Amino acid sequence: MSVTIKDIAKILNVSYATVSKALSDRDDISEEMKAKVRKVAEELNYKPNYIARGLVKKETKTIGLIIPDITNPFYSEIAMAIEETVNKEGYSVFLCNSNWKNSNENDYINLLTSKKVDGIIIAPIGEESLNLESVDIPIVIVGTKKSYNNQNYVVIDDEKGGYIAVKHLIKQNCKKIMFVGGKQNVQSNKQRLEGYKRALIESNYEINEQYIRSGNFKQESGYLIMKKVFNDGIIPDGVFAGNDLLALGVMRSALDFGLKIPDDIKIVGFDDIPFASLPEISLTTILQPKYKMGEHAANMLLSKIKNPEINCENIILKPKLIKRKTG
Amino acid sequence: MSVTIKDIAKILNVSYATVSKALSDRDDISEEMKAKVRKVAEELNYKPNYIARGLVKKETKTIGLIIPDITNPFYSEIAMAIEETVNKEGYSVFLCNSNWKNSNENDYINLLTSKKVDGIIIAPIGEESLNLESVDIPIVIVGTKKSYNNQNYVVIDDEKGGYIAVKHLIKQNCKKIMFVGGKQNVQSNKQRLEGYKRALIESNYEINEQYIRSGNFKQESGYLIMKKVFNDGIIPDGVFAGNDLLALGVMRSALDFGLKIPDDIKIVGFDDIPFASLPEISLTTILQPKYKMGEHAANMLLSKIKNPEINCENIILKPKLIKRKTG
DNA sequence: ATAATTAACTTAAACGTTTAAGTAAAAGAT
DNA sequence: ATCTTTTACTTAAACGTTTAAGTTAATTAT
Repeated sequence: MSVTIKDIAKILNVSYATVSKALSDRDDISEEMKAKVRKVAEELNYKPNYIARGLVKKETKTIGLIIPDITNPFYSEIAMAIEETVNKEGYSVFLCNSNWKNSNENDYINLLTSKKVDGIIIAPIGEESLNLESVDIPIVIVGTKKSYNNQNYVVIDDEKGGYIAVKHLIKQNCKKIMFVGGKQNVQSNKQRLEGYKRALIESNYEINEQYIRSGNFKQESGYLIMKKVFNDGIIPDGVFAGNDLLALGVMRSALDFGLKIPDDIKIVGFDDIPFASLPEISLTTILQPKYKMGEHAANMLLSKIKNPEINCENIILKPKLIKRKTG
Repeated sequence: MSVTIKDIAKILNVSYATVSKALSDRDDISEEMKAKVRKVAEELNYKPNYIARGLVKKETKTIGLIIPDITNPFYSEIAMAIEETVNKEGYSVFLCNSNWKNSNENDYINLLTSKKVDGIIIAPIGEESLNLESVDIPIVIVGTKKSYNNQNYVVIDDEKGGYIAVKHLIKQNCKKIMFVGGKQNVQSNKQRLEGYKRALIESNYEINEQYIRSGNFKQESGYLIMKKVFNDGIIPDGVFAGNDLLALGVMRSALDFGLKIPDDIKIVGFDDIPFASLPEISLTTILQPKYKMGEHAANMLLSKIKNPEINCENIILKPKLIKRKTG
């Protein structure tokens, strides 16, 4: 079908070892021979078969990226950073959407090991049942510092982020502060909730379980949660949302209910996705350096691939409050 | 290193052909043998090597996806649709960001052919120099109907979308209607501009080259273009933006300049990305059925992979005006 | 002039599968 | 009782590379 090293060898009447070595510029091949080989390769439009190469070299120059949802700006920016970073070193990335389902995460891990990727970066949804024990390829976790089989991770300090957010609301004189989170079992979500609680306790606020709600990390979820809250007759004056998407939903719901932001209710999100900075939104939020996170994760993985023996330091990036108009 | 079919064969004292066939449930292997093989495979935690399989079967169950920017909600939703659709059939997808650079597109195409993908879906940035002639794997183009070597495509009718958008502005009584586009050489952008012109001509408006601007498809670009426009003393009462990101930039610039939307200036975008529907944004726009486009493209590619001989019909989806508050 | 070295190849095995073709024993047909 | 068919395997080649080890001829050293 497609042209191989053997075709080139046949034309030049040399062994295919010669062709292989000529193409990879080894120094036991004469310059004339290299020139001849390159010329024929060019003429035949030869493209090396990396599958065959992968089989003998036992590396595919490919990594897997497992994320919950590429449609979420937080993950798409991380994905972008990872792809750009590893591509510079000649690696490709398999995009895998777990769709917030742990079973998909495990399925993808099996698939990726069968496809012989050189490493995996995963942003776990956070369930216990993520199984990394039997995986013998380098792995980097991004977005949660929950320990999965002692793998290295790149995160921001979620607890501190939650703490900063809620401290800010308290300083703005909010009295009834809600937490509208994503999936309960997601580690980063738990950590943000911990920060929420610590801030409240530190300021002698009461922890009211009525004020702690969870859904998933989508806009619609924030909208529905708050709709229900308002219908239940609860009207908070401050909301710390588990991410910006949720915060947007919360905003929409609050506006629908007739509340003024930030006069009646202040809202702080988490992530700082691109749209948060739009003047029409102007969402006060906790910045995650998403691109940096992806870059760090990618570089960490590459280093693990190249030097499996040396072990890396985990990376914990600092969250930062971005004050805008919603709180 | 990792356990192979040979390890299983050695333990059971059978040939590795037997093991291979037992695992793929072929009918010339007895049920007892299959059971034994499966048991040992399980015990050893055997994972098939798809690289080796790929070499002999000449299929990798992998496709490549080349898009300009995964961070752009338009592309991330298409990517999501594609990944989900092909994953159901056991295919994985290589994510490739061309970053709006044609040279990257061509580099990725070479890389993907070397990685022996079974097919490629590409959302071309639209330059002539995209070279698909020598590629002998199935290809589907998404997002532009510009003909690249007669490959099949999935698009929406961009010209009609532009036409509808501008007709709408005219009906809203706009007199000075601008077009703020993305990269000039991008085919879909050109088409939208064509629609803009047709609508104007049809209504006896003059085509003013001063009113036609282009940048790239990012928010910042729309912002900067309009800033310059306002500084030049041009104050349009209607803007058709080449995509929603640009429209958002235009909005921001107009607000900065002190204009009221939609009273002083009406704005229509293109794409209908998720954020366009936020009440705070409420952008009037032309809907592209992004998920559907991705799904169609994926299914078309799968069908081409399975039946290379039968040729598909191109798919042209209809654009639709979504009227919101900006115009 | 001969031995040692170097340059430029070739040979052949390996990577982990799949599969067409072959084989021997058991089962069924006449 | 013999021939045919079926069952359940095994053999061996193939997929397209890479690479360690081997070979031969040319070059350099003594």
